[in-house]
Amino acid sequence: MVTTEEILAAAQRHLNVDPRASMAVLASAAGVGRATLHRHFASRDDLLHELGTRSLDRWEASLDAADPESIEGAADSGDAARITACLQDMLARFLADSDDFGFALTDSYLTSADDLLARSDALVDRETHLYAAAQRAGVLRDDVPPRWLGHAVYGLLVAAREAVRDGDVARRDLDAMVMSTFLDGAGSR
Amino acid sequence: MVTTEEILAAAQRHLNVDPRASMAVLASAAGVGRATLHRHFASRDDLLHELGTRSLDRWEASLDAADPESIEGAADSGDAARITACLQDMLARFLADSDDFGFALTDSYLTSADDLLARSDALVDRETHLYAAAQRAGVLRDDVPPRWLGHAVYGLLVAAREAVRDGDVARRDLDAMVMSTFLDGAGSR
DNA sequence: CTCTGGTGAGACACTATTGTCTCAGATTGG
DNA sequence: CCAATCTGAGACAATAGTGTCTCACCAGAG
Repeated sequence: MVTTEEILAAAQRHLNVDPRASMAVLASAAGVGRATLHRHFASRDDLLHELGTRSLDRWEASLDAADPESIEGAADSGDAARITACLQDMLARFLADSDDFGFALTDSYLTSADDLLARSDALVDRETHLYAAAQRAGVLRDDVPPRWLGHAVYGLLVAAREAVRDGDVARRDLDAMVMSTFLDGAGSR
Repeated sequence: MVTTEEILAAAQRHLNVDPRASMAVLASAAGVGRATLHRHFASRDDLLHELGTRSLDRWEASLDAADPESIEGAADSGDAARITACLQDMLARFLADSDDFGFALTDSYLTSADDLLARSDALVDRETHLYAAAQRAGVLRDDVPPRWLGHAVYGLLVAAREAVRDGDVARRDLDAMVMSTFLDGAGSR
């Protein structure tokens, strides 16, 4: 008996390779008949909605782990090292998340469901507050809007995903490389 | 009479909003009947292939404009300022390109045609050589593979596109912001 | 005016996908 | 063994998109 979780895992894995996979493909990827897949998820939207929810869960958990309150606190106390470590940790989590839900980065099914979109917007806001706090603490440059920093992180996640997929960067080097590119840029110093 | 160029321009504009627009939608976007669109482009693949070719043309032209020979020369002479200016110019061109062909950044129709893919690979190689030269000249950090720098630039282009679309960054500020984020990163110094 | 070329509208066949349904077979627990 | 349950296969209708074709129509050239 194949559980719903196993089906979700298989779908997740397969959508990372082919984001437009049909229900028939996802069913056989899960080693299950198409009818059975429909017994677990009435429609393709249902399946995608569940995966979208879980990817947002992961994102939210990563933001929680970044412990924004401690960032706010550290922003006042000016504990730059702590905030930097916090950012590093968050980025590493984001990278781990995109290992599993990378297809959600570029595919646009998130924008199809209003509730997911609203939740996503709320998370963007939270993340933006975090960057703004890091700016106030002097850890991130404050001559750019905090939202731009969010976009930059997102772009680097997309870049990281492709770099690993193309075999240009080893997964084990990724965290440090992305973090250092984000903080220090690509220029030599 | 609507010319092929006008149809391509309309399709380009519209695909930037909805990358999966159907032939019927693209036809009416061009103010033309579906049959007429098929008279210009026998199939949807034909249309996308033409747009893909043109986006690669733009990319190639931007690489040409970056004048890699002068970079190679400057790499030997160690003229860092010249190389930096060259990178700045190239990045500005890339950003202008993605104004027009941004949908080609994330949509995966490029990978459907072997010839476009091969050409794209060749351009990636050229660009990588350029980053490698900039590394040798001491302009870009050399503790990361040059291909990672290419991915990072790509990611920043995606980020820039979204940032402008979301209204988080004004288009006129974009070039400087992307360049400075790429070279100096997001950390304060 | 008339002819010609190109055009839009629409019909048509074809394909792919989705979601529903039925049914026969397998599995499992009693 | 038997019954309840779940499953895969496949049929089915519905939808959406593609590519082809016909045909009436219109504007511009002669």
